[in-house]
Amino acid sequence: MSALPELSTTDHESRVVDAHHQALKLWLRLLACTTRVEGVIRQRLRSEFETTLPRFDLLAQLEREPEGLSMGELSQRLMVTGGNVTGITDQLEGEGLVVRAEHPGDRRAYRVRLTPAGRRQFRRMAATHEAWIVELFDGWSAEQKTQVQTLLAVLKQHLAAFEAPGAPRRKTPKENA
Amino acid sequence: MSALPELSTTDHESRVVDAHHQALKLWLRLLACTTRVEGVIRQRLRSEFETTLPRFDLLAQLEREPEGLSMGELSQRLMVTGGNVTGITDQLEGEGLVVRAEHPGDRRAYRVRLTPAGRRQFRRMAATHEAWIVELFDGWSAEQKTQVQTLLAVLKQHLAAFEAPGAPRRKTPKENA
DNA sequence: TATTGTTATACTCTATAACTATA
DNA sequence: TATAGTTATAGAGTATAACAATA
Repeated sequence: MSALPELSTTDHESRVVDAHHQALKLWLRLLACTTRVEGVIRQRLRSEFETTLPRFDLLAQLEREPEGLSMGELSQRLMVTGGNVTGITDQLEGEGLVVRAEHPGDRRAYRVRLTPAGRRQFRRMAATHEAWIVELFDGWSAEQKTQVQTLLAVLKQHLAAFEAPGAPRRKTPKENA
Repeated sequence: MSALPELSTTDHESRVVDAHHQALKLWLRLLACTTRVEGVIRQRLRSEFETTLPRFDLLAQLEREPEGLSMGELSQRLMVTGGNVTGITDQLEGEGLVVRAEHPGDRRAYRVRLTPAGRRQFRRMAATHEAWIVELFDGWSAEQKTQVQTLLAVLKQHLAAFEAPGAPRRKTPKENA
């Protein structure tokens, strides 16, 4: 807080402790806000659309790719392992929202795509979802949102150095040796 | 972005759409940062201390209350339902980190407290945990942290109006009627 | 009758590893 | 031998509801 030069070891230490507490309190507040927003979204997705966040996220990925995505690509983008993608895709396919189309040139793989019904359904959900987000972040002015967006970009950059925890990176042959 | 007055309905609408996208993008970035941090913490708690976030959080609540807390109070503070608190407390008690002491004046309830071993163990974990947080948020300067802290306070206030999703609030008798 | 805490059950989300069918 | 995807299994983490003991 102060710009005074260090006067003693004790001052230095107390400043370090303060800096630690600053980071910790910041994290706790950040976590509280995020989980609150996430909880509201989960709850509403369930009660209004009988769906879940991972299912919504999978549809969102497909909506941006008219050509479809392979299971592996979905796994990477959703940051979850392959088995999970299989399960979610099974559900969505059972409801007629997505299809596993054949992959040109690789008969092991699919191109998972939205069906027309899936696209309609997703667009309806996405519009509502966006309105919820607007409502939840209405506590900030446009300027404040821009400010946070910029600050988060900096943090995201910093965090990229840390191993992604849920990352589904498969072991390379060399690592297996 | 511009301060010009509205010129047409189309301009107004495009501005609304932009505002929506601004909120959505902000949320996605916020979520990405938070889940990344949380993932790193979970992973490290497991590999370094063989524990989990809910267990850590329960100990953290007790550390601040030398008198101990009842199961119901823990349930409220951790924002989870009673059954979960029972399970976590069972584990921690089995490891000798907490005890269920009797509650003066209410033989249905307990006062869950840290044991001396639990306190030692928690303090060791908490110090390391704090260092991790400092490391993860090192992408921001002290000034930026302060800025975010202030902004989050505003948001938290706004979010308080929304029903807490995981809240364990029991139904009142009237609601059961 | 209401409340504290426990038990039993179930569901979502996730990871790991063995498996199959192609490549 | 390597890769795409599936299956089976396990384990967090959570909620709900029926229950026992006490208030």
